[in-house]
Amino acid sequence: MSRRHRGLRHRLLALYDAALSALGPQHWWPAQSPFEVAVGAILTQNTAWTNVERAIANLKRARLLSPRALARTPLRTLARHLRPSGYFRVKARRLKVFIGHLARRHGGNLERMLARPPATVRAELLSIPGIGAETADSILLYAGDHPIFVVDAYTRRILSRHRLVFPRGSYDELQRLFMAHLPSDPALYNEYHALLVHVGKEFCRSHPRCDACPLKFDLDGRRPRV
DNA sequence: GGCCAGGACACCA
DNA sequence: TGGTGTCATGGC
Repeated sequence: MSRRHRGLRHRLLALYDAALSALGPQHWWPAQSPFEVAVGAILTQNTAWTNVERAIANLKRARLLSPRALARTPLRTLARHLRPSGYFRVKARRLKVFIGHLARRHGGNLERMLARPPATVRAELLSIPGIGAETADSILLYAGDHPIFVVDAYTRRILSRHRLVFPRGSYDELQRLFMAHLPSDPALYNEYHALLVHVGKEFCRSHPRCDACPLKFDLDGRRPRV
């Protein structure tokens, strides 16, 4: 293992430890089943989670939160329930495409779909229109418990401010940074991503509260560039 | 009233 | 490969 490799691992773990000790475990994903995770992953695309919660509550109230129920629900009806989550027409289509794929290829059983090597599942998820890298990886990690790191806008913002990646680093580059330097551990990836989202939401938004950010310094005493 | 949110995709150069 | 527009609601 090279000096550079050990250095990056140390800094990544230092950020993780700082966030965890300041914020505590995040208990992600906030859902009651793997299928609910997958639905939430699609609905939260570029959308505040509070809005997704309303849409999921609508689906539950209407007893639509299952592959079979969603399959027999007209697109317009589904879209109406999804309205609070924004992009509701797009997301209704994407959910329909997803459960259609699930029904045809896996008998409507998400667990069966996920119970294969993660690289296989990932390629299949990415082949479904409306499921990009972050959505696929969220499903793999939080619904399938696979050791796949989820990268999002907060991950890029925080990591580039800490000079661990270039601001324009690709999704795959950021993901490789974590997966090549950290143990292949679903529990660690789960908590790490959730903590980055918490830090991003609370300390990196339009009125940054960088002075209060638990990652203001990592364990090496390095300061982020804001 | 403007900006932003736990993206994906089509289109273009 | 990289930049831009589109999709839309709700909180601050």
